[in-house]
Amino acid sequence: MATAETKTKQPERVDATNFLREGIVKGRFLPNERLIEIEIARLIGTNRANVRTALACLEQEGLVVTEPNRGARVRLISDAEAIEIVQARSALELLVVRFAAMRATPEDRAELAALIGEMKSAYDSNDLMRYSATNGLFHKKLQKISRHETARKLLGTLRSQMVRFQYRAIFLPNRAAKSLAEHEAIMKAVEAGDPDRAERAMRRHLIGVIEGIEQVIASAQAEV
Amino acid sequence: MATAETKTKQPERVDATNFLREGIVKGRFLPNERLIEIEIARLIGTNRANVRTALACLEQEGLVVTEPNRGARVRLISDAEAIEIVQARSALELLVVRFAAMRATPEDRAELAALIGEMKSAYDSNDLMRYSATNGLFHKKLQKISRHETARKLLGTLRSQMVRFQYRAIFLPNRAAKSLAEHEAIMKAVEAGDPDRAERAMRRHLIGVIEGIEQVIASAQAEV
DNA sequence: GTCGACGAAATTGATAACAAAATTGCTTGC
DNA sequence: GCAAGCAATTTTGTTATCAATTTCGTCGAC
Repeated sequence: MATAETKTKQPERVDATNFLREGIVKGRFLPNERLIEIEIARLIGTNRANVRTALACLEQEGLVVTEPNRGARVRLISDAEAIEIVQARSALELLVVRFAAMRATPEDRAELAALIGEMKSAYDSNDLMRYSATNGLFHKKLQKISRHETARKLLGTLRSQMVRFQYRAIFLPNRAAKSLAEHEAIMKAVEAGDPDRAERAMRRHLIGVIEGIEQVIASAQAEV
Repeated sequence: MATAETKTKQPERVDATNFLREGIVKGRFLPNERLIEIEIARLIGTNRANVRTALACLEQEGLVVTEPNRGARVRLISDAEAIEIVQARSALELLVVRFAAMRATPEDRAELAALIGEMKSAYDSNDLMRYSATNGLFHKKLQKISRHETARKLLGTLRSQMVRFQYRAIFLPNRAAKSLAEHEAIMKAVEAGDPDRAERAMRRHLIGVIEGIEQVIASAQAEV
């Protein structure tokens, strides 16, 4: 009951926000695409007012930009900004992993280990998309284990801005193998309940992540 | 021109959000106070729709809570949550101070030194409210110097949630003196352009801040 | 006197209509 | 053929209205 909250039908406003956020994150709405209120309202089956507030919320989240009298567009995250986001994410992930190490229960540890197992299996069968997805779940799981709501919320909004870069790093040569080892080290440290070691392991992992993103950006620029 | 943006009259929606945010932060609206849409609309001189979207934005910022069919209230930040917020803030401040040390220009350094001077003068004349205000400016200045927009934005929303605790720690015995020394150390490290040293200095400072907040919370609980 | 049911008032949620601004396309003049 | 200006369309911004829900007060039963 602590977190459940007997499901009183959510207002459509919330639905509209989630619909749009998901649409942007999943790529249904492309960067710079105009988001016309009435179109989206019809798409969701709600009214303009709700779409309007949803767009205002998403603007604050950094997913859309609006100009007065000119409506909203999907915001394009620049390369420089992507780096900033990873840096901010890193700062918070370090915090989170410390708490995860301190607060993990036996069940938490088991679930974390299971996720590592799944990552390994995805890696072994060379299914890098599945690896990337499970990777995301691993980090999410860490956030949950940390029981640090504030950090979790901030990381959530940061992550949704990163989709454009998220999964591509994993295709870099050798990255997946390194990533797997890094995650294992994090898992071991959390299992040992050692915050300092967990932070060190996470720090090593994040260095790898940043390098990966930088390479993705560099190669994308080379393409053009 | 990079950041200026020829001031096209802001939509009332934005005004409403700022008005409410400021009202909550400055204490015009108290924790748990109901925020009735039409009242606020009349107060600002706008319509309900704008207030509605403003409230939705502020909910995402964590400043208000809304229940379906029951409107919005000013959110009361619990003690436990206050600690979380300081922790998250800390993680980001450490990031920021590193970048500040790396990116500070001579002018930046001068402005930082001037702020330290003002803090010292406020301390000497025992004007702790002014000290606290300048303290806030110092941290804001660091964020600006860091030129790390992402971290800056996140810190902005975290700070607005902390007002209830912000200034009270400074009245603890000895805290002001320690705080001043800590800030000077940070300033010196930034002036030296040494990110590691700056981070260490900031870390020491933040430990002091967290202890201060914890004491404020403890003594507030003792009061009741 | 207390508790619950009922009803009125207040407030939120949803929809429609209107006004203002921007965009588009067309016409006209050169 | 091209550009400037004008008109039509599209889209946003604002306001009004109505329905649904909650809240509050009153009345009555026990």
